[in-house]
Amino acid sequence: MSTPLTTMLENQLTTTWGITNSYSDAPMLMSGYTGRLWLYDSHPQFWSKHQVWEWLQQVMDMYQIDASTIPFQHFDMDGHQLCSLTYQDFNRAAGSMGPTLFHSITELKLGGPCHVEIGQQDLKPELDFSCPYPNISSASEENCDYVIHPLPPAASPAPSRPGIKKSCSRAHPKKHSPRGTHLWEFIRDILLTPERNPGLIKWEDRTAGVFRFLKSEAVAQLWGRKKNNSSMTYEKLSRAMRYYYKREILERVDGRRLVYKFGRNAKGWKESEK
DNA sequence: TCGGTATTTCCTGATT
DNA sequence: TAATCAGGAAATACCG
Repeated sequence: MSTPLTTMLENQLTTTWGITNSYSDAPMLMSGYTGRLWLYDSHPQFWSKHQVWEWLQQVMDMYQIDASTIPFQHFDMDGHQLCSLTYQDFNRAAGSMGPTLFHSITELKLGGPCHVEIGQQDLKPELDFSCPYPNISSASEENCDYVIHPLPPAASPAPSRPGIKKSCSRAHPKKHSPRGTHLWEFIRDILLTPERNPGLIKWEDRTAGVFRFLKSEAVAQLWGRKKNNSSMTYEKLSRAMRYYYKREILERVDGRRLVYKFGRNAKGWKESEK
């Protein structure tokens, strides 16, 4: 029997976002959490506001950027408006992250819909970044100083770079992100960034650091997406969370399901630390 | 290459 | 009965 997880997750997300946000593109959104990234099922031109924000979130994830770096309110627009922004507009809206965002959206605009399944083996050659925007008038030659430097492999949040070799016996793609993207930090960042937290986790006691998973499987899938591990489940995630008890990054909260508390070794969650 | 670290995976059993 | 919790054990992947 397969995919109960998928069904569960879709139900969770549908429930949350259906109620709170009423996204008309929810079905497409759903598919992204079940093996590929939903954003790339459609051209950026057709993205909703929420999809624009999801794209921003993914770029931040890729670059390990603090969420506060990009003012989300400057991107309160749909895909059509986003695609009409110039390089200068991106610089004005996102400051130092402007070029990165511009590069990402331009690549997506040029690439169009992308349906790369995780684990897919037929690879396209890496993009030649030496001339990345052949059709974009706003990225004319005089503006090209910002595009000649190749971005790292995961520069644009392209879905699951399929070039990953599978050498491990469990047939999973590369799993570990570079140090600095620890699970507890991922959880903390969701809690601290309401734009990224559509009802997934909520504070139970903000000052004490107590929080509760509202959509446990959805959080696990987001964590799995971050780690390129489509088989992540809440059961596995919670095992990793329990290892934090010994290290005092988390403290036990007895008798309450899905409830955790930040411990003395967890940093950056307190309002006074922000 | 190796050891340490941080998960990830699988498992059994208990609890809600 | 299913979901969750608890924790042991081993595997995996990254980093210095």
